[in-house]
Amino acid sequence: MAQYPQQLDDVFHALADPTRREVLGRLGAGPASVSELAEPFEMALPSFMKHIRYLESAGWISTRKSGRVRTCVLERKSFDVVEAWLREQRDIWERRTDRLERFVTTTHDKATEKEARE
Amino acid sequence: MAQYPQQLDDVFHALADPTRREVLGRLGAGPASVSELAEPFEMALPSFMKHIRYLESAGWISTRKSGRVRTCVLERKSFDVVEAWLREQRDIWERRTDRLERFVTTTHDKATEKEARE
DNA sequence: GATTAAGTTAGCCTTGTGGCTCAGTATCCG
DNA sequence: CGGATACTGAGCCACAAGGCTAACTTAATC
Repeated sequence: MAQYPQQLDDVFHALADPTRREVLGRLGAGPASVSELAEPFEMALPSFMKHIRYLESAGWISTRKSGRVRTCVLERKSFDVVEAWLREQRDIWERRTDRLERFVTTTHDKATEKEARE
Repeated sequence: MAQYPQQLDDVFHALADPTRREVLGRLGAGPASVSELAEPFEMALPSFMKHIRYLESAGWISTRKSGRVRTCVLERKSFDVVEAWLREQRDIWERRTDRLERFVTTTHDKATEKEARE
């Protein structure tokens, strides 16, 4: 565990903002230019661009400029990173549940553990 | 979409820090006291406690103090929140792939807006 | 070739985050 | 009772995040 370095920090931090999550939602439906993406938000463009750059540097999207238009595309990779982490956590959890099942008959006076079974 | 308010912000932001992710990993294996959790980290206790409180206020863990020991327990709820969001995004993505399949022959100059009506 | 459109750069400002120390408080142990 | 243990609270600090405006750079369009 914790073998992903900075990457996970960035991937998750990118999700910790409603603007960025909404952008990802829209990009899920297909590529779009920066101003198309920015349109639903009140925000000034430079502010919005920071979100776009953040998403790109976290690996959630890739962008390409042709002419004066920058087009953004969703990258599925990051979804996989998140899912991998989630599965990893769930595995730890399950493994523990198994252990507890085999543990039922044991006396265990220091408490804590028993209460967690609920 | 975007019907979860602040909650998602907090849930994801809580994950955007290696210390907190590692704490969650350890709690996956069962409840633990604050100092047990803090032990692997170099950090001073008050600093560490901020992470604990953050995790708690984001709903990732719950804590209970008995005597002078505060015991922390993982809450599965937040996993579900994350998974729900992930599935939602994946759905958008899939729906789009379907649409694209039915779309191959169409010309598509003014883009995005029209496509959203579909 | 002048205007408009789409970004981009630079710089500022406020708040939040993640760390610290130092000084409590409240058990628990002997 | 007295000391150790396990937090807790207050306050400080540096830096990152997320917003702004104003000015600039490139296309595209007329």
